Order: sequence, then structure tokens, then C-alpha cells
Amino acid sequence: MSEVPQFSRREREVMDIVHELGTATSAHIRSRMSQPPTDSAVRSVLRILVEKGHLSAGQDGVRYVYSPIVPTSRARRSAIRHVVRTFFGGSVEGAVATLLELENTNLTPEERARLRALIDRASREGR
Amino acid sequence: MSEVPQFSRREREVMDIVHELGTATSAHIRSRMSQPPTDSAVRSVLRILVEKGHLSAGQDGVRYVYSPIVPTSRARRSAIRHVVRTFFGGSVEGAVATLLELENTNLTPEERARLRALIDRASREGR
DNA sequence: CCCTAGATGTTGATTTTTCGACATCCGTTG
DNA sequence: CAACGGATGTCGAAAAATCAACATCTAGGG
Repeated sequence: MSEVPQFSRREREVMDIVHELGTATSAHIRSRMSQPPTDSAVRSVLRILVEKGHLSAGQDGVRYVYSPIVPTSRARRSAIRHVVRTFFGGSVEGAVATLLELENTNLTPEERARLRALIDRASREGR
Repeated sequence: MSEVPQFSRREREVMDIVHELGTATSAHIRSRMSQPPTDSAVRSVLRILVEKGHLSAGQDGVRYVYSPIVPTSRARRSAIRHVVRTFFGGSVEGAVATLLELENTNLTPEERARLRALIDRASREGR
């Protein structure tokens, strides 16, 4: 539990993009970066992230395809937990409320039903 | 909408702490940092954040008290939105589901009721 | 076989961050 | 009023991050 540094600016940006895409090439990542640097600059960051063990680089023909080492499911929980703690004082209800009030939130009847079920379950299980 | 840089590692760490605490002194912030540097190092970061217009420094007797310029309500939405896009492919339902399945999630009957109401409203309003 | 296009690898310069030594300021105590 | 404790301000050094020029490699086409 050493609570290591964190990611630098570009590192975080790249990690987010890879998580969002699941898997991506250098060029693909670059195209999503804000004020994208050159290809080689992007690959420098990628190489560092691979060295540090945050990304894996698999072969796809000629190209490299990068994907996160930490499974997205775990990264999700970690990210959500951080937001809840930082911005909602640990209140899950507060976070859900903000989520539901987001402008673009558009729940289908099916989603609504599933969410209700989730809430019931979370309550029933004493969670 | 220029999509400016972002925060550096320490800057982000400090901003998160200030958002979490709402308002905090240099020493208070330092005590929450991972592998905390010296006081003066912390204040260097604080000064920069004030210069950049991300924090405001108010007087509280002898001390300075720092607080975020961007209202927490706005920062909340922004943070949540980012997480939803990055880790849940934009799916609000997915984010809510993860939220409710967090280990420490413990809903009181009152919270449950309020959440149900929120879901109903979000559906009714075509959101 | 040679050349080109498309990728990756290497390296060092530049810029940004991070940091702390030290100076300063202020109110209080002896 | 001098010494002191608690805070803040300044500044430059050290470390890290960022970046791009250039070298290298490989598959295919001519």
C-alpha cells in the first residue's frame, strides 16, 4: 500500500483513451489527444506506460495494439470510488443523483426497470 | 472551448483534496498528500494554482484558506461525465450499476426511496 | 532485388514540474 | 523591545515529462 505517484498529464490522457477504446493503435490514440504531438512523441509515452506496466502491447500484423493491464472492470470501480470520495463526500446517493440529472441522461424503460431492481437488491443485501 | 492542458500530477492531487475538503489550509492539504513534500513545496503548488485561477486564497486570521474557484457542483458534473464517458462508454446505467455494487454502498430506506423517485423523474422527463 | 510506405526504436534537447533552502512578515511572549 | 513560533513569499536547482528529429525495420510492389 505504497500509494505510488500517479500518471503524468499525457500519461493519464493516454490511459483514459485506451480505457475508452479498450484497445488501440498509436495513431488511433494520437487522433484522440488534445493538441496532439507528433507520432513519435505519442509512442514515447506509450513505451513508458508499457515499461511501467500499465499498458500491454500486442502485435496485430505490423502494428502494435495497446490495451490496459488493469482490467477495465477494476479501473471502473477505482475511478468511480475516487469521484465519489472526492466530489460527493462518499455519498453514493449523491453521485447517483448527479448521474441521473445529467443533461444527456436518457433512460429507456428497460434501463429504468433494471436500475430499480439494482436499488432493491442493494437495499435488500444491506448494502 | 480550447481544451486547455490540464493539471499536473501534484496540481490535480491538491485540487482533489481542496474539492474534497471544500476549504483548507496549506498544512491541512499537505497532511492529505501522498508522500507529502515540505510545506514550502506545497505552497508553491498552491501559489501556482491561485495564479492560474483554479483556487482562491482567502484570509482566515493569520492563515490562508484555499477553496476552488469552479463551484463544486460544476466540478462534480464534469468529473462524473468524464468517468461515464471514459469507463462506461457513456452509459449512465452502467455507472449507476457499478455505484450500487460498490462494496461500501449502504443504502438506507430513505436513500432508496429518494433514488427511486429520481429514476422515475428521469424517466418521466424523457431523460 | 531495390525502393517505398508505414511502423517502431533511440536519443537528446527543451520545457514543465517539483521541491526545498532561505528570507520575510506578524503577533505574542518574556 | 528582542526573541520566538507560525505562516507566507522568493528563487533557483534538480528531476521528470514532453517532444521531435532521425535511425531502423519490415512487408510489398515494380
